[in-house]
Amino acid sequence: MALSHAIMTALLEDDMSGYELAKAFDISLGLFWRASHQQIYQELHKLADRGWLQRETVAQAGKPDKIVYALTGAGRSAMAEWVMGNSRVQEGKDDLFVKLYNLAESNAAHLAMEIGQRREQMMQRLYLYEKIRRRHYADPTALPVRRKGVFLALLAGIRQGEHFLAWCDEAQAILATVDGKETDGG
Amino acid sequence: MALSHAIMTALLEDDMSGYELAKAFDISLGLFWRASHQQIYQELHKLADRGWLQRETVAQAGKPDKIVYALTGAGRSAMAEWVMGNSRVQEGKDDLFVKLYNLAESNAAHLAMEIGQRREQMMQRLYLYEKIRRRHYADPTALPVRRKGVFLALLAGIRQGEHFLAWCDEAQAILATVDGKETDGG
DNA sequence: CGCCGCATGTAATTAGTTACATGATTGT
DNA sequence: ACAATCATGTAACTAATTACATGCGGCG
Repeated sequence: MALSHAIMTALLEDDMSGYELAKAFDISLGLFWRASHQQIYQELHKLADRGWLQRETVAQAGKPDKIVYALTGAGRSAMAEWVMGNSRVQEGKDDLFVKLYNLAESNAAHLAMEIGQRREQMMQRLYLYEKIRRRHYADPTALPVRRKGVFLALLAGIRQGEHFLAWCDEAQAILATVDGKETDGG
Repeated sequence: MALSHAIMTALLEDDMSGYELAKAFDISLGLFWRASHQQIYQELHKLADRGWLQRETVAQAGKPDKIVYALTGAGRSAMAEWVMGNSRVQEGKDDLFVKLYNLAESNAAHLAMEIGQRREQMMQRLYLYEKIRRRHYADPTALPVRRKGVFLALLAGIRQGEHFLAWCDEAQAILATVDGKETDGG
């Protein structure tokens, strides 16, 4: 498993608390690896026990204390080793594609609607991606090495999103020809 | 969860045994939903208990008996209802993108190699997709309704694959500029 | 004889989700 | 008083992976 490695990756540059990690996952790495706060907290305990992370309690004014985690030397070595190993892919699972195998006149309109929703979600995500890209990765050749990797991941997300939008349009066009009922006031 | 629905989808047109389902998942629906035989067998038991599937033992010459599953009326209704509900997406998880966040001179060559492997895998997959497309979906407008849905799913797979190949090329080009050691015998 | 393909399963473990629990501060 | 944000956790459950188990028939 590699939630542990995703967490440690997020801690490469900034030390963070579990709460902050959960937030970071929602916008940055979380685009490629989704994790709930419950999972993160439990993983943090394991990683601290294994000696890959160090915990430090930080008092805050007007807010509860937080427990900030930092990579240890052992943690960094473990990461370096992990990068050199074989990658694992966990293919996504999407009801929508399975549903398409069940296409019929009775559900074509519904599926077109769901695809429309997905399109909308993807548009918003792409908007965020592009904002990040323009702000931090406008000139990829000028980036420090590690940042080039982050850029490549971002680029994969953007490309995939763009392809998905195009597919949504195609799919909706075809579904429109299938739809059983016509709604143009005839 | 929807492994159950993926299984029932696979049984829409053909009755199958667990073994056959596992094989079918590897080439057709499995492109969008991966499942091991263990999972499939257990799910089949649950679905039969729920009355959505019917089991029938079929004796075979020179082979062990097999248990063939068929959708019941209740199963078909459950499917029709499920299609009309909200879809769930389980985003994929890929070590490779997390690893890219760890890019350094010391691992650039390794990452480029891993991307090359992925490219090769995707090429083979696309070859299969295209073969299926040419054989069964050459003229999408002429397809029966349900098949149009399957075509759309296939199209999403093809498009995604093509985008991925292009990304691999871009990524390898950028990684080549990062790689610490030069190997051209200089 | 050993390995492969067919065919079905159980058990143990790990990963992930959902629900629940606590408690402080700030804003309405 | 009530909700929202910050902050951390436990418990129960579902899903998925890995490993193990069985047994027949055909091939080399």
